[in-house]
Amino acid sequence: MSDSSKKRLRGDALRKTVLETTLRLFSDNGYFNTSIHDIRREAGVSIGAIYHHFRNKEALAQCLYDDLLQRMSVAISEVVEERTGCREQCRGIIALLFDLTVEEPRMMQFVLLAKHREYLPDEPPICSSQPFSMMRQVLEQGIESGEVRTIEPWVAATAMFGGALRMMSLELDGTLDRPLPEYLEQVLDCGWRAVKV
Amino acid sequence: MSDSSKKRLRGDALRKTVLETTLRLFSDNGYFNTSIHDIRREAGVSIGAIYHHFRNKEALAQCLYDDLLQRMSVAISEVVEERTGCREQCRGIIALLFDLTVEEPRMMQFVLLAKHREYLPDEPPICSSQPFSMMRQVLEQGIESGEVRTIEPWVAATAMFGGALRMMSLELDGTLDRPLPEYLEQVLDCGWRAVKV
DNA sequence: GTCTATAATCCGATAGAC
DNA sequence: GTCTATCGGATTATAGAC
Repeated sequence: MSDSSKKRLRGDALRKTVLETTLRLFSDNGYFNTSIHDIRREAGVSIGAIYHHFRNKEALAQCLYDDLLQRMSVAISEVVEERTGCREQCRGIIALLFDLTVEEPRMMQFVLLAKHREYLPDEPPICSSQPFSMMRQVLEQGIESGEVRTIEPWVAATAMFGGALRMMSLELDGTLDRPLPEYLEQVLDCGWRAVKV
Repeated sequence: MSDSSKKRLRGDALRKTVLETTLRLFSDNGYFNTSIHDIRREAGVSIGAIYHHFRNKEALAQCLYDDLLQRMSVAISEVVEERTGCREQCRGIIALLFDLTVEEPRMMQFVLLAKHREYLPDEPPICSSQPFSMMRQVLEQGIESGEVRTIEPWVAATAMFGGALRMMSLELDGTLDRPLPEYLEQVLDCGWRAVKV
């Protein structure tokens, strides 16, 4: 990222580099352990350039958060729309989450595990964000269609995806000894047994 | 807590008050949004008294964390030891966790949901702490005794408790409309279906 | 053991040149 | 649009009186 060989960045390219560097630093070290000067140094740009593109540090975090949440929303809704049946939709979502956790761990760390409300005071809890809302809807439709037992939607959603989310945390903590996607079938099977009729 | 009517605290009582105030502030506002001056003001003591009892801010957080983790460990091991059978032990653990979430939300917020590694760099991930280790052991014994299917212990533990932990997060975020303990039977039932033979 | 006052440092944000 | 230099303020931690 901070290759000294790169020529000076400008405009949108600079803005993109700043966002990528910020994700890396926020994800690895946390929001409060990352100063604007750290971002400046790692991104190879100036303080002034950062403040030209982002009102302040909080706005930078907000922008990053919105971007990533939007990307996750799109990815999940694609997976849901191209499949039919609650079980297959759940499988697609968990497979996507597991793949993203391996391929873009920092994105998952920042979006799913960070405590945003500590530095984005007006942000609603992550459970009310669109990705989580879609997961819940999948379960609700499963209940309507008779694939899933008639239980509280919140309970159904947490039972189906709670284990998968914990496994993602374990992967990001470096606790698992095998690659996360290898656990997919077992995790999905457990979740489905929990909610199926 | 910061009753102006209270007489001046000294020694262990002061130390205890500082820890209680710190838990409240760290839990409500986060470690980095809480200054030593905030603690001083809210606890009704002086900066000097705080630094007399704790080497620095990080040591204060470490002390609080160790205390609470120890309390949780004791509570969980008591529940496990006074019950027999994997299912009953799991029920006891989840019931305890749900009760604690309602009665001591700040403790649960700080112990289970905070990102300690951002300010306690040498702390291992929460999943390797004693409470989580005991939960895993309960599932492993269930596999040995034939009550639980033969699956990866990590998968079994996350399947059994992952939903409960997500429900606790929802409660702490104020998302649930009914008291958390009312969901106990449904959550336990889902977890058990996920792992039983 | 507790207090007040202050030192030393760091950070977010701004000003103004180019 | 990007840069450098710097300001004002907040924070952690210490010094030294009581």
